[in-house]
Amino acid sequence: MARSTPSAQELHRRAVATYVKAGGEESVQRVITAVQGLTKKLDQWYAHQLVDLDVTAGEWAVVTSLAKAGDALTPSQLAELTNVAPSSMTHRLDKLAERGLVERTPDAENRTRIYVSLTDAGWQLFSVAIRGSDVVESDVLQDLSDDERGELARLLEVVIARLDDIDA
Amino acid sequence: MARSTPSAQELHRRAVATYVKAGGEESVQRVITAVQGLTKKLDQWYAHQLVDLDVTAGEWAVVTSLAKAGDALTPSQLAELTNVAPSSMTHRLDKLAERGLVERTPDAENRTRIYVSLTDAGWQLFSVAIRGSDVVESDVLQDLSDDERGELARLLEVVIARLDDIDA
DNA sequence: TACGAAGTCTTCGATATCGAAATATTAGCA
DNA sequence: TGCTAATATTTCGATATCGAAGACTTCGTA
Repeated sequence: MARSTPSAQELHRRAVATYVKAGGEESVQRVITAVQGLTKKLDQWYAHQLVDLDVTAGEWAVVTSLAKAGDALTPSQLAELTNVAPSSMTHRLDKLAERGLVERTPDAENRTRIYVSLTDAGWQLFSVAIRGSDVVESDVLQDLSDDERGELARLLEVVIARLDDIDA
Repeated sequence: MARSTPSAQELHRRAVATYVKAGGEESVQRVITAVQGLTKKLDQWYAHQLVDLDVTAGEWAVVTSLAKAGDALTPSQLAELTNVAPSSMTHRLDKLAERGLVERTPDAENRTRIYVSLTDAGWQLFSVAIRGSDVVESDVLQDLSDDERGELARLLEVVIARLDDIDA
């Protein structure tokens, strides 16, 4: 029998304790650590789902970025959004274009620029995957009441709004 | 002049709208999308800091996992915690051991198992990096009152606790 | 207009990661 | 005990990613 990895809750407790001991502020670390732990778990579940769809996590990141943006994006923007080097995006887009999930269209106004957009097949893949992941995500929040979800969302969105000021 | 990537807040709004249109529940997507967006931004800042320390994001993930666990971990556990294939961990640990940041000690009880632990140099690197990142993290939460931070942490920890039940 | 700086994508060589197979040990059980 | 299945790590070949350099276009300005 494999020695099981500690539970997410136990990992969270230890992580906060470690950061506080290292000089971090507790209220900050409780939030940051929880956010990161949650994302990590979600990523693990998504990875599991994506195997079935024969899409890598990196390719999926491109598809979701395009879907969420609603607009066409340039390779550079996609690289930044998906935390990858611009040169890596070239190959990713080659593969995605080969499979007919995205499309490259040169910008008529600026010939150094290329716009990448989802094809119908790309949108279809997105829809299928979303329907799968929404099940998991709802399940994750099941222990929160409607009011609590709303409050959680509100607080997180305050933080999100702040990100732009820091970035500048 | 480069066409700037949309603000984090704008990206969040569009992402939620996209997911809701695709059939996701709004209260769920507001939370999940915000959590993921926040993590992504944090990762970008960390990456920037880690360049100065000459450590890759993957190597940093190993160091923090060991620090947060407080105990020695096996390569397999580290692979799972850092979302990487077990075979990749071998090379990462080689590099980290070469630099004297981690140490491999065979388990006397089970000779198929190896324990990886932080060296003093590894702990030192951890401390230095933490002091740097805590600044950014505190800044991110600056728009929340003490009460709000506590409430945010509490709600997130309810979600974290739930993760274990889903995993089982 | 002309020219240098900056922006954008791609190419290229080195390195990291992946999945499958190999190696070795341990656990379960007849 | 002996045999099979399960575990844990590493090796290996194929692929993905990175950072730097290349090719081309556009911008700013003299």
